[in-house]
Amino acid sequence: MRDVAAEAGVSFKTVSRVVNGESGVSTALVERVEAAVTNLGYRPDQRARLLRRSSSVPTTIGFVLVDVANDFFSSLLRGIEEVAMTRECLVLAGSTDGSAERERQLVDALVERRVAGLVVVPSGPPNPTLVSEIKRGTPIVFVDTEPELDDVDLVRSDHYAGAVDATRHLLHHGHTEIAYFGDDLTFFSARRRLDGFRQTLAEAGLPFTADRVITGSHSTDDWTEIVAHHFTGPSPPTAIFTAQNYVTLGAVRALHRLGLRSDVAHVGFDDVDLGDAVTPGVSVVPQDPRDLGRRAARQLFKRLDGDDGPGVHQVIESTVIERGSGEIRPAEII
Amino acid sequence: MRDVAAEAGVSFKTVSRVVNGESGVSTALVERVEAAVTNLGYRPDQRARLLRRSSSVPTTIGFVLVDVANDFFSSLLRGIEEVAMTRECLVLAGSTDGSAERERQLVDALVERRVAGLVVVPSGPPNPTLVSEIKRGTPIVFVDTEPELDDVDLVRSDHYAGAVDATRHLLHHGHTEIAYFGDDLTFFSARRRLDGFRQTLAEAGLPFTADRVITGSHSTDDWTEIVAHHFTGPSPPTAIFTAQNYVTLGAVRALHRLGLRSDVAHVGFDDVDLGDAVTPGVSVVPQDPRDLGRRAARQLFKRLDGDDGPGVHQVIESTVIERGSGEIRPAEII
DNA sequence: CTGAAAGCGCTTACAG
DNA sequence: CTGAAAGCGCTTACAG
Repeated sequence: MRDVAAEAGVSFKTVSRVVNGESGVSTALVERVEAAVTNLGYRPDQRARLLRRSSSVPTTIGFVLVDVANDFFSSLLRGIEEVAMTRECLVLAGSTDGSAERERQLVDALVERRVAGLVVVPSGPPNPTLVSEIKRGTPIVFVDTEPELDDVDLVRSDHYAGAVDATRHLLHHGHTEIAYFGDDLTFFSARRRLDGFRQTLAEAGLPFTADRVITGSHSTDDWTEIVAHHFTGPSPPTAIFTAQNYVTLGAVRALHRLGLRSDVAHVGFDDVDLGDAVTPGVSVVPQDPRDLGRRAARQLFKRLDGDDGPGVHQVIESTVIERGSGEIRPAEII
Repeated sequence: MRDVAAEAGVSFKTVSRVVNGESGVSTALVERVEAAVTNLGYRPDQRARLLRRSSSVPTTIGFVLVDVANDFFSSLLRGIEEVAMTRECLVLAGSTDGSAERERQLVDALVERRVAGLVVVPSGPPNPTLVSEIKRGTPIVFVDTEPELDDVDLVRSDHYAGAVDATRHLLHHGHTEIAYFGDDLTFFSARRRLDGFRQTLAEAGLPFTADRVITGSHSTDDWTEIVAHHFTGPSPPTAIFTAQNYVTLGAVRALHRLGLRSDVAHVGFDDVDLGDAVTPGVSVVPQDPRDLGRRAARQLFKRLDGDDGPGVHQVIESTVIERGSGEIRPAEII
């Protein structure tokens, strides 16, 4: 800014005015300053600017997610970005891999950069820095969880209802031997999906067998092996519910390799690419992560715009899309 | 910081020392300050800190990409993040959707936030702000392009060689009627892939027919329709080369709906989820975007660590993975 | 071992 | 219409 002022032969205050498009500068000076700006490739330092500024227009929001390489989260991010872009705001995102320690570091790093607000997909119980930031008044929107905190903003799919629908779907098609493969139970969403599965079995008067439930945080490749292993053991199930996208991908692969895709009923939570191009198609309870992201960001900006009403909970329902795999009957394999 | 100093009954300089873990503070004071810090939930303002600091350890790097919802870019981002994390550095990323205007805005926004360095997947010719930033000494690593600039760092797949391999693969299986579906030619990668296709046809003495080449920036859904439309027209090709992941997904869907997957040879550029679980499997020239991201980030940090050697070009080779779809012969359909 | 001063690059009042 | 002063939250020299 100093250099620009020197180049244009004005005080640096005048440069500030021009850069901020303030009125009350003679057009002659404006031109000279603008010429100097382009000449020197000057870009105002937003950090310094925000340091003094009181009426802080948000310039950066933070997003704490589990794994940006996972389609679900990258679409969520895109939805947030889409809304943030209309406000000329950038999104500073980071993956936790479900580690509470990493989540803590990430939230700290984001707070230290004074992001205007946060969207958080927690990996476990509420993190201390997050709680103290809420108290301090930083707007935070939670996604895909039900934090043990009062009066917070929240956007999530109805994991429980979706899992109930998926399980009923399999029951209605005559299955009683249903295995559950799902994400690590440190995640709220994973717990709720398993709850839905368990409750639905109970209502149907079916036993809940521990060795028919496999959970953990794994890659698609790992899930491929886990599912394949399950089906090469004794008394394999006639149906499976895969409660997350990586699990679904792994299961489809495993069953495909074993030549069992037409013999085992299968419903997944989350849609997957080419889910409608395999044979049979993969029946799923889809989510619309991009929409979830948009909703979360819109709610966050409402808060940044001054809305201080009570916490808003947005819970999105979803039901099974029939594509073939979920409609296979056990009769067909006996 | 003021409040912490008051709470601990010391000068704010002492707080600064404790927060930065500097030696030469009595343990009594350290304890008092640390207590005040946790009490008040104090987090130092990194922006203010960096303003004065000279020996700037990088805390944030920027990443300009095309679309974070696309698997290729989100994996790239994850690779960058993975390396950045080891340096306690955050990644500020944004999608351009291939718009030069949006790219300009994004680069400006990143520069204004004084990111330590940039990884950029350009959507077209070099952008002015980027060029002036390079001159100013900001380290920049380009991905997936060949910028018209001297002495830059670059990481990319060998788009040309990959496309040649894919096209030869189809030629070797007896095809002469090959259609090309690919991304918009504003992208360097798209142009190189088309070049590879065209050259290989020419070497084989085959004509290059304009209506057998369809390019553009589209969603998977759009590509599904475009490819389906192509195959319902007169004299459809016996083979297709889909030069990007969304195109490949759309083509697999379209052919699946038309019941033509076993009748049309198909090779794609980029791997896709479930590409090995459809029937036949999708033959592809894969890329490893996460690895590209890691390489780009490593090179960027080398520069940030002071390496000022000449620009490094890393070009990664890849060849066809045979899964079935690429090995279909035209004889089989006549 | 601790603190008062000056400065990072800007903006916000306040003068001329 | 333009500028000199004070301050944002911190760090970097320099004193005590």
